Amino acid sequence: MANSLDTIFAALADPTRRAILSMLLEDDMAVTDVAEPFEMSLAAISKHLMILTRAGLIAQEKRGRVKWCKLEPDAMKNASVWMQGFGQFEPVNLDAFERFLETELDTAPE
Amino acid sequence: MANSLDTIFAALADPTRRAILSMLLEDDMAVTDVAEPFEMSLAAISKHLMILTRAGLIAQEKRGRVKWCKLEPDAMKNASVWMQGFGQFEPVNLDAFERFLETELDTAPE
DNA sequence: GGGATCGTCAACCAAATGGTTGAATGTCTA
DNA sequence: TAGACATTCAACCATTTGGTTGACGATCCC
Repeated sequence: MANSLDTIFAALADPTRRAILSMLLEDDMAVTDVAEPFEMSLAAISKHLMILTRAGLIAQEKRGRVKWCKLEPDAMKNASVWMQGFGQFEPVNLDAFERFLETELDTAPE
Repeated sequence: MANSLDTIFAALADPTRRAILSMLLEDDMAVTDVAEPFEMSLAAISKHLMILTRAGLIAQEKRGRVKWCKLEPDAMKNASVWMQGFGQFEPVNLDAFERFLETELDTAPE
């Protein structure tokens, strides 16, 4: 199944893929543009995007020769709900989120 | 770092480990008792528990010859907060989850 | 002390993961 | 039509992962 916890958590376990998701939070992007900040091949990024797609975390739509990547945030809901079962983590603590987003982006390639 | 998103999400990506966490939601357990319902060796479960421990999701304490495993739900907070940044998941609005919370979780962890 | 129990360690294995490179496919544009 | 561009495919490689088995160090109890 596309949105199984297995595939979602596995997809989220990689820092490159989490960085990609954060980038897509800003705007939809073409594959080449997603790959630009990373120091790895386009093929590697293409694979990461496939994993994110199979997990349902993003959707890809081809327009002409450009394939656009777009966040599918709802796919995280299953995983989020599962985790909520272990404690009531405050929903949307923006300060904390921004701190983590920054540390995540710091570890992403410069 | 113990609570890095890498190690937490990777730990959560395995169904055996998620099942272990759910079991520990009920009560603290000895390693042998954790292993009992699974059709794999004790050594395999021991490895899973080590991965959960390194992720900070559980704590293990040895008393005599018995090693007790105990849930550390706070470790999930980082991951939960990170995910919240991608959408306002409101699990308390989900009826099924509310029922789950009422029956399984009387108190919210700090 | 000696045997049962609890749990880990060490060595091993198959499969999955994350990366590479080079060729291939499809599409836009001069 | 010929390139140039966007993306994936295929083959390959090293490392990690998830499992096994058997030996081992503690610990409890008779």
